[in-house]
Formats: sequence, structure tokens, C-alpha cells
Amino acid sequence: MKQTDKDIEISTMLVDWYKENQRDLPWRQTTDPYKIWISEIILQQTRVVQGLDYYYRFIDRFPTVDALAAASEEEVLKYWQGLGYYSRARNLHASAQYIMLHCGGIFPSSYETILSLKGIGEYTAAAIASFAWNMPYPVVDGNVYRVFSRLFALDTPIDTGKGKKEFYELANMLINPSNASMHNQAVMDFGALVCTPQAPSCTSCPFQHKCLAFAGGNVLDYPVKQHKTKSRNRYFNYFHIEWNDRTFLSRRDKSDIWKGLYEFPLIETGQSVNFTELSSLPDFKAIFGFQTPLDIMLVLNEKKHVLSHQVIYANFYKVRISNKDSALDKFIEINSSELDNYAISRLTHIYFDKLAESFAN
DNA sequence: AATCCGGGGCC
DNA sequence: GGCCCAGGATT
Repeated sequence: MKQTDKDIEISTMLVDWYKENQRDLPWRQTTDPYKIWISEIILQQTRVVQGLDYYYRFIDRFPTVDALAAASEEEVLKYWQGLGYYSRARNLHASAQYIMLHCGGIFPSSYETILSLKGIGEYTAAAIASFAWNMPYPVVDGNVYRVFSRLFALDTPIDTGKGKKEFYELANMLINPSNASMHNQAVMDFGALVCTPQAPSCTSCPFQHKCLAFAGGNVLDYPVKQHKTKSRNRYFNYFHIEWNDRTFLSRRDKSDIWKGLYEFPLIETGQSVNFTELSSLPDFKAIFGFQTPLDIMLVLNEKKHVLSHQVIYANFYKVRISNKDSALDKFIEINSSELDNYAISRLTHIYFDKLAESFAN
């Protein structure tokens, strides 16, 4: 389909709105593709307010591709700690090293090369290409789905191949090729500030008289999704082992949550278990060998930790041992004062908060 | 096409 | 409790 004057009119209205109402965000003060890249990865499935401080800290420590590539994956994960979706950090690091090795250390400026980098899909490639070089690639993110599905009352489910294709073609038709950067930022800010998921500001919306969903009185029915998220329960039993001033960690390395992060020795069970049941499991002996821990303290009991697709019920036991069984050799033994050097999950962080609290009381 | 990957804020 | 957020990779 060819672009029409009417299509450009929508872009013009969006950009006019944007010029008056845009958010002041640090990654908009630059056209450095590296900084834009970092901001876009941080903002994947992440609200601006949640990502802002991470962006400042990350850019401060890794101001260039070179600096990021030269760092260890561990340190990069440490700067990502608590933000979630940790493959973003690992891919960021791997791509920085790729750029040093294969692109002369210069962030690539061709859309196809950008798209080929780990952790960069259609959305992020379009965002970087348009924001850094004003290249005419349309962004299609959650805001775009919402704004355009409402404006045109499009009910194709957005989580299907057909829906993704339809919305991409629509976005491609609506973008003003000579003003791609501002157009893309405008749609997203409009979606984030006016055409919001709940309680959109229809009464003050400049598109109210054009919006087919508003005319139909069912704005909140858009965008249409096919799938519902379902969740499973998991039961984690952690042991914060104290052996004099030493403790033990392991690094998660399987295809599971928190890959690359550190944690205490863990027994995962199929259902909720108490300490007596736990201590009779083979996994228990695999951690402690033939000794019995002393001073067992249940610091967190059935702590509920909700993720997107699973709910974790976690027990954290603080236990003291008098001598070290060789069974513990498979763990990383560190001095307790070094714990802060390791990237940990939010759940483990919650444990430390609780521990500090119980000390204060 | 379906599922997985975090954490937080909102109603 | 369910939904969504400047999505992408894996199966």
C-alpha cells in the first residue's frame, strides 16, 4: 500500500502533540547509537521509571562499546542486578565484544547488521536506526499496538503472526519517512501518556474524533490478545550456610530463571516441605554430607515471590556448621564480606533485608 | 505458534 | 489477582 496524505496527517498530529508534551529523558539528549542501544535494551518490557537509574549507572560505568566489551560478564550482570530478564545483560555484553571484534569497535549503522546482533529484534533495530540516524524504520512496541488498534478498531490479536504482520505494515504506512525519529518517539510517548492501557485520557485526546474504538465505546477492548498468561508454582529451599566467616554460593547456569546470577545452595521440591522432610532428602545429604547443621534459623518462611510465569514459594534457612564436609566443595566458598560482589536475584536480596531486620530487633 | 524469561506498578 | 511495561530467544 502506498502512503497517503491522510497517513502523513496522523504522523503530523502525533509529532505536534509530542513537541508540546514529550518526556525529558536522558537518552533523547544524544544520537550516540551506543547510548540509545543501552537505553532500548533496558526498556524492553520495563517501565521508564524503573529503568532510569539503571541507565545512569550503566552508562557511567560503561560509557562506550569498548568499556562494555572489556568488562567481565559478571560485572555487567552486577549492574543489571534486580532489573530482571538477565539474558538482556548477557547479550549486551556478547554483542559489545562482537562489535569490537567484527565492526572495528564502531556501532554498526546498517539496519540488517543491527538486527543481527544478539538481543536485538525488529523493535530495537528500528528504534536505534531511527533515533540515531533518522532511518525510516517504524517501531512496533506495546504502545504502537495499543494506539493504532484503538484508532482503527483493529481486532486482529497482536500475539499472532498475522497480527504482528498487519500492525507492522500499518506502522510502516503511517511513519513519516522524513521525520522517522520524532514520529517513532511520538507514538510511544503518546501511548505512555495519553492512550494508556487503563484509564486513557480520551477526553483530552487530539484523536478523539478520529478514533474508531472511542466511537464504538470500547476503547479498553483494544488491543486484542489471544493468549492468557498461565503460571506454575515452585518451591525453593535455600541454605545460607555459615562456616566461621565463610559461606557458599553457586552460579545458576541452566536454561531457567536467573541464569548467570549467584545464589545459596538450593533444594527445589515439587511441593511445600518443612525442615524435617527436607533433611531426609538425598539432595540434603548432597549439600551437607554426613554432618548435621547447628543453629537452624528459618529466616523467610514460604515467602511468595511472583514472576511473570511462575510463583516461587521460598524458604531461607540460616544454618551454622562446625566443620566443612567435602560435599560442600562443589560450591563457591567465599568470605561473607565478599557477598556484595556477586549479582543476586531480588528474592535473595529480600532475604538479606529480612535478615538485617531481624538483627535490628 | 507456543512458551519462557523478572520485576514492579496499577487497578 | 490480572494486566501491562520502549521485546527477544528458544523450542
